[in-house]
Amino acid sequence: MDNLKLEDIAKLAGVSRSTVSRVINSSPNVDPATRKRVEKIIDSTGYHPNLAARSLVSQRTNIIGLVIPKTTETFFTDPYFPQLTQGVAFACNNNHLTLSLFLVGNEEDEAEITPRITRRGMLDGILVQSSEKMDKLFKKLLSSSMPYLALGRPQEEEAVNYIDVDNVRGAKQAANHLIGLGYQRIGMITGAIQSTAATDRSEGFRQAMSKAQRKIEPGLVAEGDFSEISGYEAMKKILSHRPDAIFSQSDIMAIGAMRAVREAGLSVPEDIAFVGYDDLPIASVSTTKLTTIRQPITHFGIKAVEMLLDMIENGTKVANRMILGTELVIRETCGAGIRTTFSAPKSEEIESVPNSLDIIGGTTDQ
Amino acid sequence: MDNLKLEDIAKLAGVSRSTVSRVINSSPNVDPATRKRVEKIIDSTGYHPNLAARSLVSQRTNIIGLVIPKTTETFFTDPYFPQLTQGVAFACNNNHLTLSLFLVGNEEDEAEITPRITRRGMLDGILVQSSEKMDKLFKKLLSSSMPYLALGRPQEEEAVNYIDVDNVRGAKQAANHLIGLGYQRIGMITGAIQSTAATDRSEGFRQAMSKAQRKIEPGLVAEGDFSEISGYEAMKKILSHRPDAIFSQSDIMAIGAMRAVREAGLSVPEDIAFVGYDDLPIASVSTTKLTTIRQPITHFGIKAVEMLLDMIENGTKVANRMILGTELVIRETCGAGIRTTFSAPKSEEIESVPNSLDIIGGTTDQ
DNA sequence: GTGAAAGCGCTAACAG
DNA sequence: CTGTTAGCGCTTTCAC
Repeated sequence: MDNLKLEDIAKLAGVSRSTVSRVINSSPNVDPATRKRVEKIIDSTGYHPNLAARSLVSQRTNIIGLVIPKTTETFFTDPYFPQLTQGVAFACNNNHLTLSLFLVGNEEDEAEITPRITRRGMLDGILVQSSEKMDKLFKKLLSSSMPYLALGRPQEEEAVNYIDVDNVRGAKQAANHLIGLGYQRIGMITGAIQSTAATDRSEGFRQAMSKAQRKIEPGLVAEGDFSEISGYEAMKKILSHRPDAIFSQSDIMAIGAMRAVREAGLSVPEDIAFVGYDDLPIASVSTTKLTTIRQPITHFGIKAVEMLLDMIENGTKVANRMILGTELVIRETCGAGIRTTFSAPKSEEIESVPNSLDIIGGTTDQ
Repeated sequence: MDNLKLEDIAKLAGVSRSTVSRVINSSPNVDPATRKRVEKIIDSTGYHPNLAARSLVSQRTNIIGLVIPKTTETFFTDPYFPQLTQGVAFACNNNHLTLSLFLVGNEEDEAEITPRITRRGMLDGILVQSSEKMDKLFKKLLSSSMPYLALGRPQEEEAVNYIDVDNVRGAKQAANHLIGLGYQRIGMITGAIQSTAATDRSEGFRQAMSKAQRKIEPGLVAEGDFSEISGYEAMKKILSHRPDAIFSQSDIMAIGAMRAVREAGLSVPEDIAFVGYDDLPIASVSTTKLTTIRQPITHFGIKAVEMLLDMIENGTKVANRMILGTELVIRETCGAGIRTTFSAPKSEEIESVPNSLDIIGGTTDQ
């Protein structure tokens, strides 16, 4: 018994369709007695309005899309995206929204998916993970009336609303921590340089080093792509230049890099110290606990949904951006506990901005 | 310019709505010349049919739901679900389907989501990850006309279509491998015993041991919940009973368990050998490469979508089940390379059934 | 406070 | 091969 329509309920309750509709949409202009009677029938029949019909007239589906370019196989290799997805899904649940997930792996996927996404009558708005691969989609979106929000600063900023984490500042926190601990040969493993996250983190690292009057030795910097294996390989290149500390732009790469260090017969943090980036769950349970920059990933997803919802409901047209803060989480790999030159904070101690600080319209300097 | 309707295109092309509709739905009964003309206008205007309207009349949305109970925070801690999600998403792309993701974390989520899911006009069908937590949803689904498929054998099998991996057999492969290598004190770390995957794997382990005339010492078996930390803790309990080999029901737990082993000053596989389960990407890059049972997770997602699609399109009513095979992947942690009692296969060698073997209607015995 | 009527944008008989 | 017509199931003026 589940193909009831509004009309059936109306008949059963002895009222008109309109009244039932009013009850369902909790319009105030309904006699309490009538309302009760109708509600009882709705309950007992298990009636639910047909969403397609409702969407057609209301021009709202209450579905939002999340588009993630899963270049190579990184969607499940790097826990970042699952965590982001979870944050977004959580926020959707809390806002009576349904989440549609679009994993686009290649050009064909993008071509297949783009029209489905921008088509009306399907999505109320879209969250798109920034990526150099999503150019076409962004362009298409820009010329459509579909509300959308970029996750992470996009390559081309103009007229695109976005939400991001303060990557420059996060990298500064990492570098400053290592500098403060007295390390002399600090290296860096970067993410894929096409990504703005990687360029911003590199920029922050450079700024911190230069402010501390430190030169960056080219041999101490190597490029990865955020994956474990790329961290491993990058570290192998750097190793011969004798670093005493490494800032890795992702935890996963740090894990790969530490694997290379151990294979070379060296140890962490005694021979080489590490600071990662992300604070993924794995960071706190790995053999040597990772000092890292915590990103509020889940919170990021929640804020993103709220921001998009605001755009959908209020038709916001101005270019908005929201930048979330980061925290330094001190554990073991940075060697803070064993460096005498440093007044070591306790393990698991957290430095810096509160977890949920939102900086709208710009970043603050550390 | 993107709120065009069918009628606008019709006017522009000098034909009726129906003709435009026929062109869009590639009906054969259209004059080639007319078709070309209409297509050109559609292209140049960038028109796309409104999906809500189409769904309302066709009773199809081309959206399927994927429901995952993300008890605790396991969605992003255990890479299993991301990988499954990716497989499902991939299959959706290939079938012109949109995927809606429902992460249900608690009772409120379930209450919130259930009516949205079973409502008509939203989803064509549903994939539900089996879990003891999903009882209510399954019940609701059973009494609705919504096509759905359980991912993994559900607690209550009656009248529920499901797809699963051959857990009993996979566990047998693991146990037999350890037995064949000559280990004498073989232990097991189980997943959460409420899950059918865990009970099936335990069953397979027991069968293999008993067939080999081996007793299972109670102290050598401990319960985990598929998480890293639970593997770590389970191993600590088992350690005092001096096992020489462990079958861990998930790779992630094996990683936690090996951490406990190393902390105790022992080494893998010299002191304690390991066989995991899942063959997650992390298994092949961890410090000591994990021998494990490979599940065709991505393939599983693809098959699930195909099966659901079949149910949707052909209204299949009979109880169908599909059971996918597993493979033993031999790497380093089982000690095959260092045991002289065993004619060791080469590293990375794979034993057993082909990757994509589908067994419909039952399982074969090893 | 309630009902009648119009219409959201599309598909699908049914004529012609 | 093409146009006309009748809905799909709901929300929403507009009267009463």
